[in-house]
This record gives sequence, C-alpha cells and structure tokens, in this order.
Amino acid sequence: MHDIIAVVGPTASGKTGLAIGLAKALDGEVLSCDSMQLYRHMDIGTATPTAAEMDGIPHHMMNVIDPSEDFSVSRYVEMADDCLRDILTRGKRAVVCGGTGLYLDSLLLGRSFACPATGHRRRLEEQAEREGIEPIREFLRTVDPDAYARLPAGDHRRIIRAAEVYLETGITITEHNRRTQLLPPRYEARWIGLDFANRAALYARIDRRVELMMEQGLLEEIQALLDRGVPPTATSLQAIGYKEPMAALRGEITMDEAMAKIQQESRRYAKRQLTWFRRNPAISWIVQPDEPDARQTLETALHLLKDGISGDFAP
RNA sequence: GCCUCUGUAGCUCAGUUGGUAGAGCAGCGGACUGAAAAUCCGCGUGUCGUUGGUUCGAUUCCGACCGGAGGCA
Repeated sequence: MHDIIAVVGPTASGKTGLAIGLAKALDGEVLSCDSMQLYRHMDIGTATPTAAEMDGIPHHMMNVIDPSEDFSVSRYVEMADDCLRDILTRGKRAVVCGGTGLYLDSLLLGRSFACPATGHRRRLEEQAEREGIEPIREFLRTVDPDAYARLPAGDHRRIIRAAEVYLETGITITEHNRRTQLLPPRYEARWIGLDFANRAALYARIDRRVELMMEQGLLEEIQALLDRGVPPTATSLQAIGYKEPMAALRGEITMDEAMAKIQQESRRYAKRQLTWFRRNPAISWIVQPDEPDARQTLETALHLLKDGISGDFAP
C-alpha cells in the first residue's frame, strides 16, 4: 500500500472526515492541502476541523499562517514538503487532504516555479491600470507568441504574470511550463476522490453547511479578524465566506444577500474544483449517495487502498 | 357565479403583423503552474398551460377547459 494517500474532492464532500478515518486506520497523519485552512483564526468559515474532530490525529499545514500574511503556492510546497518528509521519516503514512488542486499537484506531482513576484509585477499592474492591458499583450506577442495566443485578453492576471516571468528570467513562461511538465512526479501517491452521484446533493450539503457557519458565529469570527488588524484587502479575507459578509458590513448588500452569495459562490467553487480534479486520471472516485454514511465511505476507501483497485466506486 | 388581466427556459420577463423563440439571473462545461476559496473562457438548457378549430403551416388568431392575480358580487 502507498505511504501517501491523497484525499481530494469539492468542498463539503466529506474529505476531512474520511482523511481522519484513514489516518486512524492506517497509522497516518493528516497533511492539509487547503489554501485557506492554513490561516489561523479562520476556523468557522473554512470548516477547519475542531480538536474533537481531529480525534488525536496530528494535522499539519493547518493554522500555520497569520491572516495578515500573503501566501503563495511555492511557499506551501516548501513547507508542506518538509512536513511530508518528516511524516514519512517517522514511519507514518501521510494522508494529504484538501481541495486546493494547484497546491495538491504542485506538492505531489512536483512543479517548479519560474520566479517569485517581483517589482515588475507592480509596475505592470500599474501600467495596465493606466493604459489598459493591450500594450502588455503586444509586448507578450513579440516575446512569447504562444502565451499571447493562449491567454484570453481578459485574463490580466496571467498576462501580467507571463510578462513578468520573461522580464525577470529571460525565459518565457511557455518554455518554463514545458520544462516543468517534463519532470517526473515528485511522489507516488494513491489518489482518492469524493463526489456525489447527484450534484444537487452536494449543493444541498453546501447550503446547509453555510447556514451552520452562521449559527456557529461566522460574523463574530470575521469581526475578530478585523479587530486583530487584518487588512480587509488581505488574501485571507478574499476567501468565500469572508468577503461577502464584509461587503455587508460596508453596507453594499444585506446580510441575507451575503449568506445567499456565500452559498452560491461555494457551489461555483465546488464546480471549479471538480473541473480541476476530473482531469487527473490517477484519481479513483468514490461516488456517494445523497445521504452518505461516513463509515461506509471509509470502508470503500480502505477496500480501494488494500486491493489497489482503480476506477470509480459507489459505497 | 360574472368580468378583466395572465400562463413562454430552473426564476423574472421579452417576442413572433402566423413560418417551432431570446435576454438577465440561476445552471452547465472548460482552462489554470509563485494571489488558486484567486483569475479567466465558452454554452440557451424550451411539449411557448391543455385541448379542439381555422390555416399549407398555430407558441402567435378563435373556442373550451385547467392554473394564477385582481375586480364586481
């Protein structure tokens, strides 16, 4: 059996519970792969498991970053890779659990990154603000025609990044991506994906979970972050479940609208996550019924792992 | 009971002087390589309430029926 098990899937699909169950059954520890659960003091809105839910299983890469800090994929890989090696060195299994597809792929498949955010980025962003994106696209057309052709004119973020990488390194992002995709996977992992037979069942769970977050004091959690001095523009506060109530606090929408917005944005996010994971052929999917039984799902997962079966299964 | 209005996509509605229809929102699909819970791209998904009639042809015109809203009683 593999020493590294990846539990992936859309938000509210039951990853957390399954990962803890697997860790208990297989003498493992959980390595979180969630771009928001890694912030401290953001437990309710990110559905970070409580100590009771963790049930004694060590969790890594959770509550490790201050919400005021900016973060990045490469920092995640650096830190998470240390955790992963440490877990394996101690003879434990690693259950990598999360819904942030880019982080998962970067850590387990192994991706190198061209260069950190540079002064070029700020300058390019200001230029785009002043003159529009076209001059930057033109520049890209001359130095990296592939990126120019591939990136839609509306995707300012990636156009600026592509220009930045070339200005900083002298290598186009197209060439960099080509090289990094040729690298072999960094780790051999067994991927298990959680999904639902009916999309509506997943959406119902999302809606219910958001209501629960409000009952648990999401608004108080947000207020505490602001009182703590976290800038409203911080990356952490752009998370779904945080930015919408803040818009309500600014009086732009009502709190009821904010809650409906959180639910809708969570549904869309879940769909994007599915799009990301669906293209990974290594994932064995557990297709859950409308009212899944956690024990049953765990059994199915253990069965998959034991027999090394691949393919999709209904518990 | 009578009168008026109304019934078109999941929702709110537009439209067709008769040639099987289109917007917004919702939804669906996709991309993604140092912000990723971010960012971006694409796609109308439809017994035009039902049923008769007129017509070469009806979602459109006429009748009946069914549902909804309002008015008079």
